Amino acid sequence: MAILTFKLNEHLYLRDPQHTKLGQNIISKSVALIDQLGFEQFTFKKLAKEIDSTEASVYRYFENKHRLLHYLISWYWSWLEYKVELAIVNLQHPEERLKACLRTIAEEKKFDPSFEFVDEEALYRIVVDELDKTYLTKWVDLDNKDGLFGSFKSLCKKIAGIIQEINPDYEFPNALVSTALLASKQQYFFLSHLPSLSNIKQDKFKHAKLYEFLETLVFNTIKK
Amino acid sequence: MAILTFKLNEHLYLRDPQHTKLGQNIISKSVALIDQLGFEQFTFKKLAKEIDSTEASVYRYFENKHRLLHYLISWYWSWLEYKVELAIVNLQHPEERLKACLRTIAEEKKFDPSFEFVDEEALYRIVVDELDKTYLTKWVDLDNKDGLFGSFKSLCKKIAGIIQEINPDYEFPNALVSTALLASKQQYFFLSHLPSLSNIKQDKFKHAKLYEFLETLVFNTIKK
DNA sequence: CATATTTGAAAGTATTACTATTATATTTGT
DNA sequence: ACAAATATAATAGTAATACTTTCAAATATG
Repeated sequence: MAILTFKLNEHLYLRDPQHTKLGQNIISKSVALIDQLGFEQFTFKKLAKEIDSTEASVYRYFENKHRLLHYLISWYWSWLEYKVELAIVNLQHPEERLKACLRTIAEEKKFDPSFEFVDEEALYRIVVDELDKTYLTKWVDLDNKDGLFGSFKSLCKKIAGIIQEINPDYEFPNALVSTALLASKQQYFFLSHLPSLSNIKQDKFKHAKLYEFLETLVFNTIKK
Repeated sequence: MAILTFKLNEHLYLRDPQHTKLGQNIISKSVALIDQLGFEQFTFKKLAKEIDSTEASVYRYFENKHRLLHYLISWYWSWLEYKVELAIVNLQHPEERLKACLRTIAEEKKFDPSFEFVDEEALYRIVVDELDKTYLTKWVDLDNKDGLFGSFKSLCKKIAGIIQEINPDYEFPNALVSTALLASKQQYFFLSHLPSLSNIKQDKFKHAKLYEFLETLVFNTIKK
């Protein structure tokens, strides 16, 4: 069986966590803890306790908890891009490819056994709840210079490219894709916490409905 | 001259800041300080120093800085709804009214002398940078029960109503409006910090371009 | 003018986000 | 197999934050 890992921007960490047992522990337990406590309540001290290590040891892998969040979320976007690539392979028409992208974005995220120490279901909840905290900070511009948003940009660019194939005259492909990606997680958040801001119900059809919403939004918007 | 004030949900504050000199000072200086420092770096201690008062006094008006942020942002949505109401008065066709809404959302926010102690330009920057921090917390559901999101919901509902007039068959009016409102501030953020996620340039046409993006997005999406 | 209420001043607490130091494991090269 | 290099654990310490408490002084209100 092929072993898959993503090459993530090296500014995300001090020591690559994928290469050591402790590092892998940091990743998998921090996903569980942030999911459980929320990012604000999550601390390196609590994490260290969980993995039977110390705060100082965690700090040797990540500069601070903010960079760790960046790392996890970058990992998520890389994973999603990989899933998108699988979904569009062999599809001829750009319309088909775009639909496959939106389906991948909207679909339920299930545990992927290709990546042992990452629980994708928990990670998706983290993305929904905490993504915006990676860029709504006073360090955005510095973080951007360090390339920390590379994974997200790469995914956006890929999908925006398909939109341009469908309608080269549409003026806002990147704005539309970033809006659709963020809207998908926002609506997912709203349907459980602020349902009056959505029209998608909390039931077994939510992923299908979210896809419908996205498809109409994107395809109608770019129609010539 | 008529004096305008907004009736904001009373769970937002402990003591109504609009009624006292100290309260008004808290509002106007916190807008300036949050704009300057960002919400994370803003503290009641720093605020107290600025207004020549004490931390304890500020705590008598607001339970914590999070509720103060809620207060400011609720004020903003109430103000925007008021501006939207002015903009659509006397317009017959729902299409015209919807366009007027989107124009109000996208347009440059300028200081409004009707409200002496609120700097709307600074407050808009706060909304762009900090809005999401009002709901991406572990207290969303409690805050929602307290009605803290009432102002935002009210604005959404109003615009969603117009959409339903235009196309009663469109299934996601609330989702579309919340998406468009959040997209407008996200794109505004991206164009200065992560320009590759937008297609709107940082120039004097940015508000017009943002409007164009929103108009296409909303009108195409709901087209029958 | 007496009373209630609001504010100011000062100090105190638990937690957080780190940093530093030193000792002990563990890995690695030869 | 062993010395040297490196990683980790244990412990302690710091400045800042997000509050709370107490009490006295000022101000407003009936």
